[in-house]
Amino acid sequence: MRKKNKQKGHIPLPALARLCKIYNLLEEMHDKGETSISSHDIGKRLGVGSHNIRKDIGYLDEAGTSGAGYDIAKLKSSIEFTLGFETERNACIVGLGSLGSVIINYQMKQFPCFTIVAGFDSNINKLEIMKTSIPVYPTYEIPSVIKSKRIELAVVTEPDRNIDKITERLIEGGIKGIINFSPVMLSSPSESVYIRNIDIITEFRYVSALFTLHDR
Amino acid sequence: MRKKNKQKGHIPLPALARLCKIYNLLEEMHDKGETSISSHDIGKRLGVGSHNIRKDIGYLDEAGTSGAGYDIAKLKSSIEFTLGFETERNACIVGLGSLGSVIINYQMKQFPCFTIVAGFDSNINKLEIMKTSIPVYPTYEIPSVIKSKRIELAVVTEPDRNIDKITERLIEGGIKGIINFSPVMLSSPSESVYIRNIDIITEFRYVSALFTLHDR
DNA sequence: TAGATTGTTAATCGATTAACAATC
DNA sequence: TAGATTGTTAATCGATTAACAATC
Repeated sequence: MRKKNKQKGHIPLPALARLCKIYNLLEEMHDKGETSISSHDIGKRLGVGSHNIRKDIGYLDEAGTSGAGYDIAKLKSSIEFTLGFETERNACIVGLGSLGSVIINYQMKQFPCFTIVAGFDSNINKLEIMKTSIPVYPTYEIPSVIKSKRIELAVVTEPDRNIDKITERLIEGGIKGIINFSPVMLSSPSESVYIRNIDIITEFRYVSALFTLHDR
Repeated sequence: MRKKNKQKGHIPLPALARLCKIYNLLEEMHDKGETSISSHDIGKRLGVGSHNIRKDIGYLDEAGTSGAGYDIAKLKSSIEFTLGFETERNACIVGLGSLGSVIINYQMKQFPCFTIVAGFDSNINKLEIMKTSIPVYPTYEIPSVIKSKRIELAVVTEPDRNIDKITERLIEGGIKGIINFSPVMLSSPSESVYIRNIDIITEFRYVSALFTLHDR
């Protein structure tokens, strides 16, 4: 473990995704009062090899101790620092149906990294009736609200046909990321917008395909 | 395009995931009345190269036509056949809170591949009160119900601390796959159980990390 | 036919795995 | 010290990309 001259800045995306999961795990262990963990144990929980874990952690600043595993609190704060988990950013929800409401209520239990500061829905009647803990607006106000509230992330839950119009407005407002729970897949119109499609129907099909191929 | 002697049977998992997305796209196009599409167009929508798409489709049985793109209906049914999308399997929901209810209601709009045939919750009072379109049971009945109804997939939505006990019971019943929406990450205890963790908090952190690394 | 687009082989790229010296 | 476990380099593996002949 000699002093290294790390070419920082680039973390491969698969490694980044695992680091987020490792962080999750560390949080859980920390809450349980554990103080130390080995790369082997982390790997077992994540379903990957211990080499892989050590490699991933290698992208961070010095964190481990040879022969004694990782100090949970130290590793946790190292990930926190490197990945910027302490910065709070603003998010909004588009689509205030049942799924949207579930997510807004989760927020009460404190989301990390993002604060939901606005909601949008194209149904104006619904906006007038509903009681929410955050201000809500009709979808045509998306661009202006995003700009004025400095919203960086949108969580889309509208299983709606006008989703293309909504995306357009989000981009117009200068959104930097979209997490899309609607069944219509979005593709990024430009390099600068990160889009993540989470679609339960595709998940179901994937599982079904796995089972089928396995059975044959 | 000469006759090939394909070593069928093994489709790499990333390719499998993309084939599911391609299928989604084809369904959408089909509904719109389109009849043909090129690998280039599919790639653009999925955000990957056209080579990649052709390679993926190459894992299927003969489907394309040189110089004329793919016949949507034909490609769609080829994927359907190879991945076994026509077989209906049984699924259950564990955790009948707000998210669980949302998923059960989606079911009305017809899930593909899986039919939700049972619900479970550890809160017995809730079971007595709630009105659902499917039969519901207390969680201790998980093993027997899974066996008797031949349930292969469980969708877990319980953000509950007794999730380990629940997993144990699912495995005991012989479940083949678990889609876990709860914030506690599950790891597969054996090769034969597929586990997919979908955790919005991890997603948020991942996005936050992307933004942070990009800004620096 | 000429243009377009596929299917497939080969080359590149990148991540995972293996191995082991460094070190607590 | 001896045992354990890290950090890092090298080897392997596999998927993506490139290229082009086949062909509609």
